[in-house]
Amino acid sequence: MTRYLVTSALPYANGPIHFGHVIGAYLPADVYTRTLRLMGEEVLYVCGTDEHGVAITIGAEKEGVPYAEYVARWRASIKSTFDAIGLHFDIWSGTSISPPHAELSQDFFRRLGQGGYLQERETEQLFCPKDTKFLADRYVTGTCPFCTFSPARGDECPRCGKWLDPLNLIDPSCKICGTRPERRRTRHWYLDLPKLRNEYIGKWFEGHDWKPNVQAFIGNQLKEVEPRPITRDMSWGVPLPEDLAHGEVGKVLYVWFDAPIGYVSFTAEWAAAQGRPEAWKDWWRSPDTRLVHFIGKDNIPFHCLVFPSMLYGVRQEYVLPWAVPANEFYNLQGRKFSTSAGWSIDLDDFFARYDAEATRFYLLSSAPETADSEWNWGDYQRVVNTQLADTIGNLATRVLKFIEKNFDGKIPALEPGHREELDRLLFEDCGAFTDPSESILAFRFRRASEQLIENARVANVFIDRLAPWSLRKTDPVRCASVLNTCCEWIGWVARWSTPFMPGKAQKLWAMLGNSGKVDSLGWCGLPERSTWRRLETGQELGTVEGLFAKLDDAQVQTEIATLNARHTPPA
RNA sequence: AGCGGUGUAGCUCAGUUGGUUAGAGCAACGGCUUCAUAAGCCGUGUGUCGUCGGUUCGAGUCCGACCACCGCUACCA
Repeated sequence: MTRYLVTSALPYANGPIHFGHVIGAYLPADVYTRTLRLMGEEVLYVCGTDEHGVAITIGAEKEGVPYAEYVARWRASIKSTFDAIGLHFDIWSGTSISPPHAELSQDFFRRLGQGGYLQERETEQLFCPKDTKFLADRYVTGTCPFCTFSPARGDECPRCGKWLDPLNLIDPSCKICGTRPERRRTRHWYLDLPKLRNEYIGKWFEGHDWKPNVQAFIGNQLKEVEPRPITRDMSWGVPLPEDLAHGEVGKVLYVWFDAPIGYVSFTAEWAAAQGRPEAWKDWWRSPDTRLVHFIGKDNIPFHCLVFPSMLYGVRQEYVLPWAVPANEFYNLQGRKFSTSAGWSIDLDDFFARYDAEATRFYLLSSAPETADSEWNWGDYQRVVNTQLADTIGNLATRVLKFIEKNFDGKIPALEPGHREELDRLLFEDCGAFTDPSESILAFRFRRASEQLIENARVANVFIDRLAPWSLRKTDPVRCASVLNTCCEWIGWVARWSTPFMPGKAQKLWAMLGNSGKVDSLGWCGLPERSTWRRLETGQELGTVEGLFAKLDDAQVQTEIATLNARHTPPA
């Protein structure tokens, strides 16, 4: 049986996440997995923080806290934001705490070596004697040897644009402490990507149908791929296996090497927690698994080239990605999100004041699926007010309040003689309705959110055609039949809403007087005329109230003003 | 500089493998309606599909050049 193993890019435990991350890699995966579960598919959704790497050590040292404590704080903070958004993972962990992670990463390294996919090379690198660490390109500044511009970055000169090797910088200095670094020899291990490409990965990639952005990106890289160093001189990370280190000490696996293995480790951690420690292999080493990586476009090379190469190279029959729905970037009102420049929205503050589920819907409806897109406060207001509050929320209140006033708050009866005619009207004359799950499974979340609204709109057209407020006086029996039909449709809207807005779906479901969980009913698909009516006539309605709060202009203006006031563009 | 992306109605965007009069939502305007969070329904768009050229019976949709904006460029994770 097909299984869906779904991952979202592991967020780096070095700062808060923003809406770009949310709609890029997490929310679509949440909607996707919810939909699959509703359809009865076997699904595992895996995530957690990526906690190694030099940026984290620098961040922690700046604050003077131990690395483990620093990443634990961000792990919790990011999870709490995810909770506020309503993201549901089967396992949430972190690469520095997941019990199987270090050993599994080392095992990957060892097996890649055994397969002949690693190369050892000795190189010279800049070393800061004061910080006692090798310096990454970005942590060295100096004078550009080509145009004498200073300060030039270690990787590129901002003035002449030439690529630089930090070893060639004139008067290099350590960006952390200002000390002049010295050259030291060091030995590193490289992943032989050209060999992996030639053996298998090149063909595998070309035989697969990818999103255009993935295709374009990797198509080129495949031709020019070079061996990639996968070890680093530092202390924070998964240590190099001792038996392979030839006495080299102070080396760890490169964060980009161990991070994607986190997907596997976390799955193993989940399996152990289920009391079936070997069960992770059913997911990772079964040909029935569909592995889906939700990522932003910046992650494409690693998920479509490097990690698949690793999975293949250990020769343990790991599955390779089945789909990589990589999103483009999400901006904020025309500019890139930038926490340091103050161009951002604090999500803890945001979710304390705004409806998380309405926000989920807006994010999905503006997702950067085919091109960069953006969070726009005015659009957010319009979507919440016109699509959610007016079209869906008001549909419920207009029908249910009418029933409260005129039918004693109980779902009115359907006169059997009306059934065929009303069904025909609703299904044929009130506009098209479609199954949003088809778009969701095709990773088209913008379209799916439109479909949900279109489906709700059908009932609004139906009500206008049948005008129950007139029938109430002229033909109360028919009026009851019409309202009964409306309630049924609202029930369907609730069920269609479930993956997008699980809480609202439940609330709407309960408003109809239903007990039980709407998401326990499975995916409803499209209604069929003979079987679509499900409600109990005479059932007492629940509490009827507005589903969505509207945003007013002043509020939106304030948000935009606050954003602009906080913005401090770098000098 | 290289690579990638984008450029379609006022705004945000869809436009599958090239094919009848280029679409949606929002906004705007007109009409209908009053059950509802002044909500709902119906109707209304003469858009150089960035520019120029090419392929084709036929191109927004393929090819080339150019222009504009954006992003990335690998030990930044």
